[in-house]
Amino acid sequence: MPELPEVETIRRSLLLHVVGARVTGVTVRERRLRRPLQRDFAARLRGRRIVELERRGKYLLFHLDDARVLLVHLGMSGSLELVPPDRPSEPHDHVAIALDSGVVLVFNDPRRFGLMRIARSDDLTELRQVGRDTLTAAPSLEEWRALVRDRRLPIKNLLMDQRVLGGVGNIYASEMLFQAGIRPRRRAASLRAQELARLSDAMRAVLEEAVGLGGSSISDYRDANGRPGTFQMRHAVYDRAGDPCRTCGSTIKRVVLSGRSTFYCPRCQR
DNA sequence: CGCACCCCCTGCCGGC
DNA sequence: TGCCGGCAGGGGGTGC
Repeated sequence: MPELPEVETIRRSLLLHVVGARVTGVTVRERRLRRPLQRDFAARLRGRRIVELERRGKYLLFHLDDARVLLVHLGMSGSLELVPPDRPSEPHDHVAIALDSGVVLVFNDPRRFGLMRIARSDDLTELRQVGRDTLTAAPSLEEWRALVRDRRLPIKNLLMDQRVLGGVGNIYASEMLFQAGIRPRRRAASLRAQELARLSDAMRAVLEEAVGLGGSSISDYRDANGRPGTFQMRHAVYDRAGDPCRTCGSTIKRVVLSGRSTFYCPRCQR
């Protein structure tokens, strides 16, 4: 489900109730996530204070007061929600973390592709695979040239490679490439400096607008307070196959790249 | 080594 | 109406 704008929206909606709060109780209902939840997960969390909430790419890092981090990834269908202590649990509520701020933080994930893990802050192996954050540390034009050099893969695949850039997923890769006027299948190394500059601008513009609108609610994405995002209204190409391009009227096309649906306007993108 | 493919899992939707 | 195939915002492993 969530890409960078959705994860950032969730982070912001959590800050007020989570940072500075102490964990008073942990309920684990399902340990089988992307990797099995640690056996001592609840014990490591109970009694800890959350001192900071950070995002890197699509990962959320709940920094604890014992130099450890609760690392959370939402996968395709994961969500975090703040609920009252007396709310009954719902299907796929796998972990509930009660806080002394008076709310319960619930991790729900039907497909269980998500991840929760507690680790020392110097032992976040998952993050070693995550490149620079696309919103807060976007590459300069010069760095872009280095990133695409000798890379023959489609530019869309490069954008979605979390080792290169943290945070871009399937929706926003298509949207950014539309905004930049570049076809998703273009080989990365074939992009000219001017195109890289356009792409760099488009990435920032798309992500900032999406964060401003609270992300994209394609099916059931909500922030931690249950509010949907509205960026899906602005999608120029994603999930619009067969519809007219809002810029030129051409029919939006769908192709499959590395098994993922990819959308573009054959006239606006070259 | 770089890249494409398959798998993990559940839910939903359209077609028959 | 009900079943079935296909598809879904992610990432990791494998094999070419």
